[in-house]
Amino acid sequence: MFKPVETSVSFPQLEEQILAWWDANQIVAKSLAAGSKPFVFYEGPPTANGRPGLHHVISRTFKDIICRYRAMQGYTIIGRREGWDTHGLPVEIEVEKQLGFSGKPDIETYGIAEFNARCRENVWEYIQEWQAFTKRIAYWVSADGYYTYDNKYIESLWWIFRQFWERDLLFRDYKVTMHCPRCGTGLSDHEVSQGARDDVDDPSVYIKFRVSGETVPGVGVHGAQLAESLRGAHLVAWTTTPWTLPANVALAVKHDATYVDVEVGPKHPLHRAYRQNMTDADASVLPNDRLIMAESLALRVLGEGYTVQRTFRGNDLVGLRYEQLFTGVPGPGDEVDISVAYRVIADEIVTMDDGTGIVHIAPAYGDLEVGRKHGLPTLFSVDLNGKVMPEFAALGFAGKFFKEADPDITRNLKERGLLLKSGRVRHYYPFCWRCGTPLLFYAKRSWYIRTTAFKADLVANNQQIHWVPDHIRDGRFGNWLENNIDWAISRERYWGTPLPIWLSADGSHAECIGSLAELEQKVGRSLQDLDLHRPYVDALTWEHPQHGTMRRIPDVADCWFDSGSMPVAQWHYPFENQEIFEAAHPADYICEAVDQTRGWFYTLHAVSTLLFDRPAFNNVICLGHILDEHGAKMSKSKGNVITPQEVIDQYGVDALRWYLFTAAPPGNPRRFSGGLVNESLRKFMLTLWNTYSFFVTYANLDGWTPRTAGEDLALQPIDRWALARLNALVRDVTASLEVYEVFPAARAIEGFVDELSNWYVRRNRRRFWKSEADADKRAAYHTLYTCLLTVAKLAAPFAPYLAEELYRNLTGLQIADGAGQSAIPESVHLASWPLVDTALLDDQLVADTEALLGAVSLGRAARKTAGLKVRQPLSELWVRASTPAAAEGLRRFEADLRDELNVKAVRYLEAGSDIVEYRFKPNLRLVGKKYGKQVPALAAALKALAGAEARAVAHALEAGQPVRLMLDGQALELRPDEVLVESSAPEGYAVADGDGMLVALNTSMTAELRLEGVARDLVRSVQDARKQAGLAISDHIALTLAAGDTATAELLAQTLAAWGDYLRGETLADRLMVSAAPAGAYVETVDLDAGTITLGVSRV
RNA sequence: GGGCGUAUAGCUCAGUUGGUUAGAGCGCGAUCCUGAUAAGAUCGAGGUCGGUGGUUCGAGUCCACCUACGCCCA
Repeated sequence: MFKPVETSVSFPQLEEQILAWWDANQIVAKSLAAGSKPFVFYEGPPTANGRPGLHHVISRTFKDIICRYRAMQGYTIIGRREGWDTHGLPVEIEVEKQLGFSGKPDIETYGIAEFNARCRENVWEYIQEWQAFTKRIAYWVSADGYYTYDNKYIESLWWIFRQFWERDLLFRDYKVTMHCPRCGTGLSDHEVSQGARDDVDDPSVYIKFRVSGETVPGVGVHGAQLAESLRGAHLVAWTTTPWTLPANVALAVKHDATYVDVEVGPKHPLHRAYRQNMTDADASVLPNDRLIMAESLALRVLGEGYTVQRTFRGNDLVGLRYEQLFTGVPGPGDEVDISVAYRVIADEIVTMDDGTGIVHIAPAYGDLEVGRKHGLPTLFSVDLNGKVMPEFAALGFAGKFFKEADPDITRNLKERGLLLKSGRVRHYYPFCWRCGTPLLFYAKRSWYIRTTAFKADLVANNQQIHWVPDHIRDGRFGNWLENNIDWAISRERYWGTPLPIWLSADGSHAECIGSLAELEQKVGRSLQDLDLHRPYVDALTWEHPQHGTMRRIPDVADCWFDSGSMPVAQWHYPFENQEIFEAAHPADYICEAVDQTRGWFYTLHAVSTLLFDRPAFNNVICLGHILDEHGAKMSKSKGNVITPQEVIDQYGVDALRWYLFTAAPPGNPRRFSGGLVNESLRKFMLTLWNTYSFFVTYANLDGWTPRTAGEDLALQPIDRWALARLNALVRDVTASLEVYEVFPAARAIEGFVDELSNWYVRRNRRRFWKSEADADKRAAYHTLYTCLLTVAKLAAPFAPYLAEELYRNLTGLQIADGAGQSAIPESVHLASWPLVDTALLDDQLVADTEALLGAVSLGRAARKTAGLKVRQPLSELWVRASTPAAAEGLRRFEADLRDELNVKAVRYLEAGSDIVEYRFKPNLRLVGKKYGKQVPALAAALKALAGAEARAVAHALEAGQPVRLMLDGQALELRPDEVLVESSAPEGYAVADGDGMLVALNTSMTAELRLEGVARDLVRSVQDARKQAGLAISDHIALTLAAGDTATAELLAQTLAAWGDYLRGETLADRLMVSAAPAGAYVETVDLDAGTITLGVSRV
């Protein structure tokens, strides 16, 4: 016997029980150990210093489902293990908050050793919660995980750095960072956004750069002539940061914008005369000023009163030289080529939104990328403390804080006649979130990985990756690779992988250490007890014979490098596990959210391409983000965060998982609410559960046992349909999962379960009820059992708990049998993925049933319009199917159609019958391409067919013959499949149509039909009364009936005469009398269409 | 500012290479069916398929521009 199944079920409770059973029987360990062929998975490591959220449920269930699917197919999943991202700024910030720190100086004072120790602890703050969560959502991974702070992990990273070093892929260059001059530290983007304000009052100055009349080499004759003609004119640029002007090295224009050379006369308020307080008389003899700026901005800058001398495009100005305003200072140790500076360049950064269309470029303070692109030198004027450098002492503003130097610089330019105009502006500017000091954009020395040298390989390897959704490959990810910039790898922080680079005191010699052994050799002692973190590695130095003391550079690695290197470092390759590393690269599958395109997806791809010239992963599901039910981001500050726990407690993990798989394609952003999970639960899980419960209830009553080997089955067409549909489902679900399309797979299962419950079970209830245990009944049981067990296996990767419960109970009989049944695994997750039984596939049968379901649906609609309930039998139903094939299908299931719609006969509308009119339409999908512009005329010609001619055409089409039409004097021949036939409703019938099908019910009523209708009404009422009286299904009864009036009494008498036996049989009424109810009977008075009748029911 | 994505019924979402009357579920209302079901069926609210233009015999679908939102980058 099966374990009895209640229809009411608490899934959260059920799941806890199964979880306990998994634990007790080590099912997870058995599953992880099983399999014979490798499938490689990479776990993208989360940082466990916060609570797991819903987005973690999504990524983990999508990781889990593919791993489970592959495991059921007999694969061993390599890399199905926890992984933890332990380094990085988020951890440091968290600890700084706990300690009440306000920046790097506090950390230094506190001590790096102690600080890092706290970071190490902080990572594990929520680890228990994470592990409990992982277990509860049934994300099956080995707890034998990898940790990025592990010495072995770091050693592998060092090995990678060393590989890059040897290939000259590591280099030092400037990088612009947001720098707080008071705290003396760089700030992360996150910190910058915390302190930025958009209403900052700053100077707004328009500066004149005098054209020298020369050009840089390589500019053509035309350019040289232009330069000569512009000699003495001024290029006008706009800035809100005058302090950056001494670091200016170029002016940028927009290549395709129009620029003008304008003149303003001495009376113009912006003429230099008015800037220098000259008298009118003196001024009036001065020549006009010539100014260059974008045409579209000239009026806004100058106001009225200027004359345009000539216009040219931005490109024409490129290469023009101008006179420098100040002399910038090269960075320490830098050799700069000043001859390439002070010229006009064209760059995309220039916009026509504000300013003059000419942008002042100071690479050191923000325009580094532009500078690099155009080969410009980087010059400084302000140091890291925010003070103007001593080199500017002669100008009087050396040592001033950079913001306070603004007025001095502006005044200096004004005195030199180089200030066009000045004012104030309110705009966006970042401040230090801790101390409120204005931040500097500052080019600092950083270490880079030369990824740009591999751009072509990065792009080519990306083409090998199967992305879901596919637009990511050439869209977001592809574009990112196309615009690749070198990877700035160093961070001036504490809790991270120390960069293994040691530099001599004079800066002229550097070494990269690739292993612990090598470091031991350098320092001449064992380092087995060394923690490979700051400050311990910083203390290790050695003497170089030529270059003196070698010290480690203070930087740590970008923590994205840690996680991007996990394919190598998780195995401590190449120091250990060479074999497993080789087998586990590249990954067959990874999955994370879309924000990882520039994060983990990229760093994995970059490290793998640079090291091995192959992708790191072959398939990737890229998830969209989860939003609240109003489409807003979930965030603590908005208070709209839904925790996984509350959802799981209420609905269970499977319902949540099922929702996530079926709600939307995984790449789409999704709105979330508990109600949606409840919908999944009711729609899918309860439907499946109730079907399962139905099966178990009746199988137990009958003492049914599964089919024995060799037993012949008396399968009915509907059984064959269910099995065909089931095998098509196996085929489709497998095909979808093979290409990592989880959403259609889950939807397909849902669709099948719906039809299994609402068609197969509903249609076959009587076969399960009937008392004789014959072959027909066994066929029904076999069919339903097979469907349920197979669905349990198909659903196992999606809803692991529910599937387990079904599987365990449904296979319990065989497992309990013991001997000879050991082939049946104890858990669905150790079972094999179902294979398609092609012998059972029958697409025609499935299509026929679809046609039948369509006809039933239309029939109900027709009844509805006529106001005739299904319980009332009708004489006939006319059907016109969309195609002759569909008509054939309907004929096969005519009995079901009659029964479902309660009609005595089904007739088919054919061309020969003249009770309807025919209409024709072109089958556009076929005809459109063929006839193009003639389509409207063609449609009109078909529409014009009527009467006998139309009937003849319909007849021809039915016989498979082509239709000939005259169109604009041309003869056309349309094949039967190129014409769609519709028929009008026959007169006097209740009609419904759709999808090319038409049904018409004959609504005329006969006395006989009426009596049968009354009989069925009575049966229904008595059954209801039995239920109300609390009788068991098998109880026999004595039934009394009493009519409320004479007309009803007459009708009742006639009904009983014709249908008495039917009534007795259906209701198990051993005695049936027309009389008042005896004492003690359950009595109910019902209003039927026939009239009022009082029922008396009592058990016998 | 740039890239990518999303926008379809009150809500959550489907919509295959452009094709005939744009679908499903939920919610609401009505009717019906039911001795597995917490279920199911039918109908209803008449969807400006975000907007504007274009290509086409034909556009929710392709193209351009715009708007809103999300992510990433600057």
